[in-house]
Amino acid sequence: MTSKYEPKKIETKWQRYWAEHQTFRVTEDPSKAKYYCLEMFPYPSGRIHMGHVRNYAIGDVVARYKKTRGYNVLHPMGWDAFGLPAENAAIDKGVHPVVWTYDNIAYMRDQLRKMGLSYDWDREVTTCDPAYYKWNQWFFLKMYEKGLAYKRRSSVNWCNSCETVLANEQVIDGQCWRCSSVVDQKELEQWFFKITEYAEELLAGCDRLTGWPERVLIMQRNWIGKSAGVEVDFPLAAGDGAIRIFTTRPDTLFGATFMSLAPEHPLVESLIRGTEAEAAVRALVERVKHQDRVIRTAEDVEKEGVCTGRYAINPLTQKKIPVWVANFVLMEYGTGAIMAVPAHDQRDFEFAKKYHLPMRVVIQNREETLSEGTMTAAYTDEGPLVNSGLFSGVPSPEAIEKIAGYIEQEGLGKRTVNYKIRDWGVSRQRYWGTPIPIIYCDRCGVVPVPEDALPVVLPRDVAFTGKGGSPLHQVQGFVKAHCPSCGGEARRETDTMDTFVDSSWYFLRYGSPKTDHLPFDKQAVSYWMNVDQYIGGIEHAVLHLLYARFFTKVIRDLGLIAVNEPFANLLTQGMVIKDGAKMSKSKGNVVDPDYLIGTYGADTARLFSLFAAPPEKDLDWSDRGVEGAFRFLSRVYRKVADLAPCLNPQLNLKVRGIHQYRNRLDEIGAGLPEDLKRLRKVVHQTIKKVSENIEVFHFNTAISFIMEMVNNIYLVPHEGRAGDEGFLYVMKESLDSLILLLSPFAPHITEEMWEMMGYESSVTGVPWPIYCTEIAQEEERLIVIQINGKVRSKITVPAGTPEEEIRRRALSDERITGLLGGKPPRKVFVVQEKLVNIVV
RNA sequence: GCCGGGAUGGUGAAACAGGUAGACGCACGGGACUCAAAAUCCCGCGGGGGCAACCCCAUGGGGGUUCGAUUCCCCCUCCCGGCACCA
Repeated sequence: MTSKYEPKKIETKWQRYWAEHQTFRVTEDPSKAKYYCLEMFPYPSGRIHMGHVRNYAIGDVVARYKKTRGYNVLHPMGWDAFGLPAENAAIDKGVHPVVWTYDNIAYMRDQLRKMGLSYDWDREVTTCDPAYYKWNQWFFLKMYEKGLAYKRRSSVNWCNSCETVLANEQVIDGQCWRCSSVVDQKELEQWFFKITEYAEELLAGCDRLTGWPERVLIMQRNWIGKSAGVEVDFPLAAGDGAIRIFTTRPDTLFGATFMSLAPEHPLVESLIRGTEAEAAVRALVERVKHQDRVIRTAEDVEKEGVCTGRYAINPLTQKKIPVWVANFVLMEYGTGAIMAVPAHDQRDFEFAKKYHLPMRVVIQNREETLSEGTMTAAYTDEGPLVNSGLFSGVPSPEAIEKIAGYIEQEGLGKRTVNYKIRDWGVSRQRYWGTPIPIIYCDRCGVVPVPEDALPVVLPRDVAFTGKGGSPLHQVQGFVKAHCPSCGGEARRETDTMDTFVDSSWYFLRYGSPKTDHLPFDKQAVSYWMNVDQYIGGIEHAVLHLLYARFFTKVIRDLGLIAVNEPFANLLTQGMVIKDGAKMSKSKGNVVDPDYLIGTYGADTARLFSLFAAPPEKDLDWSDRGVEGAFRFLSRVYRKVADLAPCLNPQLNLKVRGIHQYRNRLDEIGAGLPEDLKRLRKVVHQTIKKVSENIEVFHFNTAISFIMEMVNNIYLVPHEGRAGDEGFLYVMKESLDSLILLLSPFAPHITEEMWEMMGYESSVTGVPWPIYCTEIAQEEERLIVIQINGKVRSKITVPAGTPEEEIRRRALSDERITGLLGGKPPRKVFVVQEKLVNIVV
């Protein structure tokens, strides 16, 4: 017997076949409906992990399935190739980032090939290639022209030992993730992208992204953090000027009994200069400024403040109120100054209690009367206004509107909207990233590199010491430049871009990866966009997915594309878990894809990761389960290997497809013996169920239905039936269908079996099987009979039996009449073709 | 603290426009094949009671709506994510 399933042999054979026949190559074809299936491209860290296997297995099922449904499918892959680990490898091991990265890519590309993924490798994109990052620079210049890229001083996390900036996520408990020294805050000139300009559109767009998981949209909405309120000026009691505050609660304005400024607020200095409070305020400001962000915003930080000794006038009460500086007020949000309403804001309440500041109730609790002396917490609910002049008695929700109107009418302030989202800081003091295309000239100032001088290429000859900041700084040949404007000596910007820039538009580049006069070809990309299905990890819910949306809108406004959103449908897959924890090297619970594929084959690896859990849920890895998947494929293979040799010559069906012999099968269908009729019905039902389940990404149940069908095929005896036409046709139809249904999940073994069935072309070109409604239809229905909601009997009736008849048969059922014992039913519920419930 | 998501057999999970709870797989048990083992094929498999036909209990816990609730509503417990002084 040669019916042993040998995945290694089969898989190499078909991977070679696909490569030689360019099976997955696609071109734009306006006569066909397109489908763009995209998985998040990986960072080339060295080897793929199980998360990748799962992600790409999911994407491949979608891509292959859509192809069998006649779509022109774009399914590309590439490399998110810039980033810190390459630079660390250079420092630690002395390997150049270019070498390290491209070696990793070569290895990982090979791993992906061995998974049998249906990528069009001709469209491969690598972000560290100058031909790619040239366009990062081009977009930067376009955004600079439009004022969307700008430079300002800002505070960053700085490690004195590594002499470099750290991202927020690289600061662990206030310490550098690499050398564990304490991280400082440092003011640096930084480049920013003005994502805030698109805040409103990004927010509004969330409502139209109906193909995205709700929780991702919620996270994005929260991140953007829109709130509507008013800005109000509180004039200083002495001297000129005013303090502008932002509040969402104008209804509590009458209760503002003091004010708090952020330590960084520009007015602080002038308010305290030469006063008694000067030293105390300055001490607080200095202390807070040197706390890093992580510590400062930690939950257990106590509220503290110092009084400036100065006063402002509450514009509604005309009362003098003291001005404080407080550590919990953030300069980045609103105006950096707040009015403090201790009676109705918990933070202000705590602050007022601590420093014995006055309180004033302006919203009354309908249930129990509030009074300043007895309150133990701020009252933040609704209620009628009190102590609020003209507005006393107005319910607070209404007062928000009324007082806001009054403020505007009296010229005391205006309605505004605030967002939590901040502009995107893109400067990185790193080598392995896209150089920012800017030149600094002593005479002309900041000068953009002219478009025709792009790309600004990253110099290769660089020393990686891990010391002295960005290695680019030391490269004279790079730093020294001529001013594009005056031709004089100038310096080149040595910061590089955040690598999230790279991934913000790569999906557009796939549409025409070799275009060199523009980032992409407009026509090709307008054919492919949007991405119909995007698949990746939830960890990018706000970062990458928000940046990509922002870039898409910017690129649209540059006139290069027409779409508003990059990804029509989003699937966020769950993590891969083993022994109750996420797979990680430190936990020692990783499963190596190389080992898995080497031992069981790619088809088994794919099948298991799709079968063990629905895609969006976490997947619990099980070695036993993997064996089960392998066993199933072997079982399928054995049956085909067993039957194919007798089917082909007997039926003379060499290259004729499923649709042709079905006609013959339909002719003899009525005369088939019971077991074959039954199998045929199961096959058609399975086609229906598998199709429906793939459409909604229920791959685990789709696979379970295929398994059930295989069990049914096994149950049909075949001894002595080799000459029976009906048997041969039914088996042929069953096996052909089985192979086609299984092909998106396990592409190699199905190619092999398709060939064994006598077909000469690849299974990838064969249309998805179609089921026949009449055959799939059950002609008998099982009716459950309940008494008082408990199952007491079951009967079968022909399909289409009228309700009355079902009721009659249920009530006259032997078991039921016995149990009823002559008692008349009080009520009888009949659910058509399903259930009868008798209430007594 | 706020916002999400979740809890179903020994185990991964099915089933939710309310209608037989546990499909399919894993583990386990039994049988067939074999000198034997592995592999394979077939059967069984939530818990409790009963010789049996059958009966009772069971979808994190407690209430409710309903002829009927894993599914809908209210309260509670635990777990996992995200945000976190945003005025």
